[in-house]
Amino acid sequence: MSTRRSQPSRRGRPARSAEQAEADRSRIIASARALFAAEGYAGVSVRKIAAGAGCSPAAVYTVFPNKRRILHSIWEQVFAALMTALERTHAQATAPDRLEALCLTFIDFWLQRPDDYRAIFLIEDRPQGTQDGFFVDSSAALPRMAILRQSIEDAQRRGEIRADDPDHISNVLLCGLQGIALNLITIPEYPWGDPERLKRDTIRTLLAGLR
Amino acid sequence: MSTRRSQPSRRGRPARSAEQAEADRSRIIASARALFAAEGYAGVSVRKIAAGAGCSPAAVYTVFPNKRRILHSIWEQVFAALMTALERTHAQATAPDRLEALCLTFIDFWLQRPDDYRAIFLIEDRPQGTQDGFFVDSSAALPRMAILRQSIEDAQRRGEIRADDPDHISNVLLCGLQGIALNLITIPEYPWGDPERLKRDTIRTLLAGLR
DNA sequence: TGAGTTTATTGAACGCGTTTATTAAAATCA
DNA sequence: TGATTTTAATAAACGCGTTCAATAAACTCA
Repeated sequence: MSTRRSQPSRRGRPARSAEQAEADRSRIIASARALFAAEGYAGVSVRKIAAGAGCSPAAVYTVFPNKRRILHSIWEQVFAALMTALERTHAQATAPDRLEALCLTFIDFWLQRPDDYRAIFLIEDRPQGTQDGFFVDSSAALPRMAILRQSIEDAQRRGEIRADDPDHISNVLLCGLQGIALNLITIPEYPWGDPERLKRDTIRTLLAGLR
Repeated sequence: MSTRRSQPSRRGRPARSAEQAEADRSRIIASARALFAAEGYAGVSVRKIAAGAGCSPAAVYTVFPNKRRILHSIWEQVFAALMTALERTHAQATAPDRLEALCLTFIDFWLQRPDDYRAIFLIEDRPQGTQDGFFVDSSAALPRMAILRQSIEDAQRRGEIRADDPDHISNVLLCGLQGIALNLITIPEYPWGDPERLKRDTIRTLLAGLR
């Protein structure tokens, strides 16, 4: 059941097996997840994660290239939770208000998880190359916003919004939604007024503009 | 010309005069500004700033509570540059397209300064209290978006957008604009399509929705 | 078996932001 | 003057993320 080729016959010490590597990886993630839940993202050091996983700090860096990548693998779960929230709204809301309800769910999801929002979107580190992007290795991320897309196509069939490329409409909408979340979470001192009103009006403005 | 009270007559060593403190402050800011311009925000350490200002790292912390606050005092200049850019657009653009032109200027300003955008908006640190907000001690920040407000009122008089509270309209617009900048700068891997199209369409969607 | 080769593992180090205990300086008072 | 008091100034330390040289381990070949 080894992943190595039939007759390796290579000279030196064999590389870690895929199973071994996977076991190390999941022990580190398990340690990190428990610590993040208990002490928040910023309060957790790689040394603590390593101690929790029963290995040296340097060993962590044989599995992940940096601390942020450990977070990446946990973010996938957050995105999965977002999908679940959107699915529930999609199932509960009725036809003409469904798209607006999905937008509200999207924003509220992040407003209720400002820590996650900051940890996911608010990163000063520049991505050092294409290989370190958000979604390159993340299967549960924004790209698969199937429900949003589906509701957009629904609304288009009903003539509620214009018959443009649904992906593009989705992008325009995501920009507006992200803007609300970003502003309310990162600039709470600014006089945004009632958050509920800002949310509602921005969403309605976006949807009205998409007619 | 001392700032101390008439007959101090206090016992121990006198506190630093206001002039002294101001001189220290501006030497540190000058050092930081030169280093940031040369090596970027992340590449500059407090130790380097202190060396450039001719003082010890600990001395920096007698003037600023942390590294970020040094950045804050430099951000004011960035916001001033944004105001200048908006003013130029306001002067050059003609009436019906003026608001759209201002929105484009706003977004392009940040897209052309992703480092500044990240340094200003993308911060993982939670504000520890109301005293450490973005705008509490910043006089040149978003609140004084007088030009945007003025163009909104203009557009309202022309009947181009609805007669709602201009401040609220401004906030809705800022959310949309921030969303575009955030998405394009921090999630470049996502298939946003042509940035120019996303910019133009999101702005037009927002403005159309505000009619 | 032991020599040779390749990979795994990590102790020790680096520079970082920040804190603090200690020392130096500058004033008054007797 | 020196003792006392108050503040300034910083050397040294802490824990951090990360790197790397050195060592240990695991294999093949003669």
